[in-house]
Amino acid sequence: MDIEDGSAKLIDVARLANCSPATVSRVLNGNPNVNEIVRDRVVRAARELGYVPNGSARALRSTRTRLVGAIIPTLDHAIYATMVDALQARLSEKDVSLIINTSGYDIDLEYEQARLLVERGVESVVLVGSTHLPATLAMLEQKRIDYVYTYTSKAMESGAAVGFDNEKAGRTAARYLLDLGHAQFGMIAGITQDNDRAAGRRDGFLNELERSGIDRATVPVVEGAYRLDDGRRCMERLMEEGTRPTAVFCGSDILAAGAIKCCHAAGIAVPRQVSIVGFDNLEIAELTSPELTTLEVPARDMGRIAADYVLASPSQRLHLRQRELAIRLIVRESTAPVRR
Amino acid sequence: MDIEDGSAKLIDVARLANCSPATVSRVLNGNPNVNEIVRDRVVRAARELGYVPNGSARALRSTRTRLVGAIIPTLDHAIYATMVDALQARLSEKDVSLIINTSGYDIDLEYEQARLLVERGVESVVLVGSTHLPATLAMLEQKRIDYVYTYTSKAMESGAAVGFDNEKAGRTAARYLLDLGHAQFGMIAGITQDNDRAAGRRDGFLNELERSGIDRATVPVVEGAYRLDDGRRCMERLMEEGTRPTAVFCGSDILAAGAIKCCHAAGIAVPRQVSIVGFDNLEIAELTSPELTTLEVPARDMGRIAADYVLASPSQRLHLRQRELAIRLIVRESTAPVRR
DNA sequence: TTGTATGCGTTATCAA
DNA sequence: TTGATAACGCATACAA
Repeated sequence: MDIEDGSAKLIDVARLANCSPATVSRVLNGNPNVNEIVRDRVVRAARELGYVPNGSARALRSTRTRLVGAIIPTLDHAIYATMVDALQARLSEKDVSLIINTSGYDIDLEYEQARLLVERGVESVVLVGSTHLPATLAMLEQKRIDYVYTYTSKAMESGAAVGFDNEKAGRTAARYLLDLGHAQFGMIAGITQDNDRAAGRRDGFLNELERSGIDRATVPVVEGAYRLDDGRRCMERLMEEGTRPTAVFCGSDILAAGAIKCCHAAGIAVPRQVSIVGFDNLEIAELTSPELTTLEVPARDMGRIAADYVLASPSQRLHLRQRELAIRLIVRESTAPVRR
Repeated sequence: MDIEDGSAKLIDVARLANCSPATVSRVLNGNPNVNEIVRDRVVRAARELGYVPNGSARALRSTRTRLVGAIIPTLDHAIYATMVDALQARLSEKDVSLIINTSGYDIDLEYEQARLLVERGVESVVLVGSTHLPATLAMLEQKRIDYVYTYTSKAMESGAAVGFDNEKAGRTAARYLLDLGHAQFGMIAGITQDNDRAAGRRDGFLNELERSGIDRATVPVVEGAYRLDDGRRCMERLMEEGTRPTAVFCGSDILAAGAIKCCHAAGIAVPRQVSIVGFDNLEIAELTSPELTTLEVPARDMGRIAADYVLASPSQRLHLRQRELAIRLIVRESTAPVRR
């Protein structure tokens, strides 16, 4: 293997293989109409030169970048990191690269990140949730860039969605706690501002309670960022209520873990005095004491299926535009029937 | 704003602004030698057309892609996801995009991912650890692509490193436990095959014990993947030893959390019967009962500093080639002096 | 089955 | 300060 000063180009491979650039290009792109012997010479020459195609030139000429973008709130939360892990793994099986950007739950920043992705020529964009600036979607549509919502199952006019129904998930939590006999509820939600998923779970929870005759105005809802100490603080506030809730639904396992810590510190028994339901089914759900009852979010599945969507041909995509995944209730130790 | 069928190109902006493409290019690239009035016309025209530059063409012509690659073992472990989060945040401040690939701790797969990154034209690559195929590094060097090791402070002949000394970290854990009076040790290490960091921590731990007169052959070391259940299983094996260890160092907080779960199940009191030290200081270290004594890995700092390195000019980089960050011991509740 | 010629959209070089 | 022109590396249409 020669040590090249710069880098071998396609034409250098052609020269060494004693054929034309077009033939090299054909071999590189798997075009079957190439003589076996010539193909072999080309492959050998490319290897000898350590030839690596120039993706920019390729993209410019073919208008196919084999680049996909993803904009997620943060990688610092396992629920997103795991989705991205699965997404990337699937894409790279097909030699598609993933550019990943974080928005910090800020839809204005998300717009800026989207612009950068458009400039990079991504062929599709994976987004989280369905709350986005109209300008963001308009830009993607103008550039004919497909996008997929994740963590939600609401597909809009354009775009696709692979995820779950947050409202339904909230209702599931409420129904489970109602069935345990609880009558005093509280909720620790994520920040619902510009966050349709957090808002959906809250609304579903309150809707289901209301269907059972509980006035939603009597259910205290506090919001916190997805951090342990916010969960703790929120639980403290809930426990200051005149009539303490006996059942608390948390919008995330992190918040729930914080809530449990609060109870430990305050000497409140879980689940004897208060039942706590989390959301996500992160690894930490097995680490709290008591272990956490929670709703399982299929993060890995979403990543894989979103990848399959963007890898699909435009005609196949029509059938894949909306995919609702099931949310499972995982019952562990943090919930119990209400005490009489 | 017009609704474009395809997408406006630089020449369209030039036409609308009534100037040459060259001038538009100058404005877009912040070249100061442009008349104020013309500049304004160009900016206005670009906005009106919803113009977004074609990154591929730009890259092809200028040989600057503003793309950085990262290859990490997995995003499914907070210690890496957090580093990448910080890395990406810093890069995007400078309009540099990050392509992220996972290798699953497989250095052959890492090579394939590196090849893909080279093809995409990344200007730098962020790697984890210092164990890589020679072919991987050779390829990067041949293509004049800078690379940075993270999670290690060992810089090689070429390349840079921002991280910490794993061997020293292992010794720190040993020293702490020795000072608590322990004499029977065990270790639950990560898989050390092709993993210099896991091996380094193990070696440091054993080295320090040996310096205190403990024969390393008498210290049981079991290896597990970074998963809760592996931690549990490894701890079970350690507890089957003839003379049970009174102090166990785990190569990761995940393993340590699993070990604590094992102790709960087996009725072994932590830290009264066995002290456990973790590694990473993940959020979960505060969720175990007892809370975990551990060594803090500066994941966020590594990401930020690695970003600063790849963003630096070649001349600046010389001063930044090696950066060792401190590892702090965080004492919580899972360790105690040995019982007499 | 192979080769020749052209152009993708941009920036760099040069001249004006 | 501005414009004309060429070239980046490759894939494709077309010719042979």
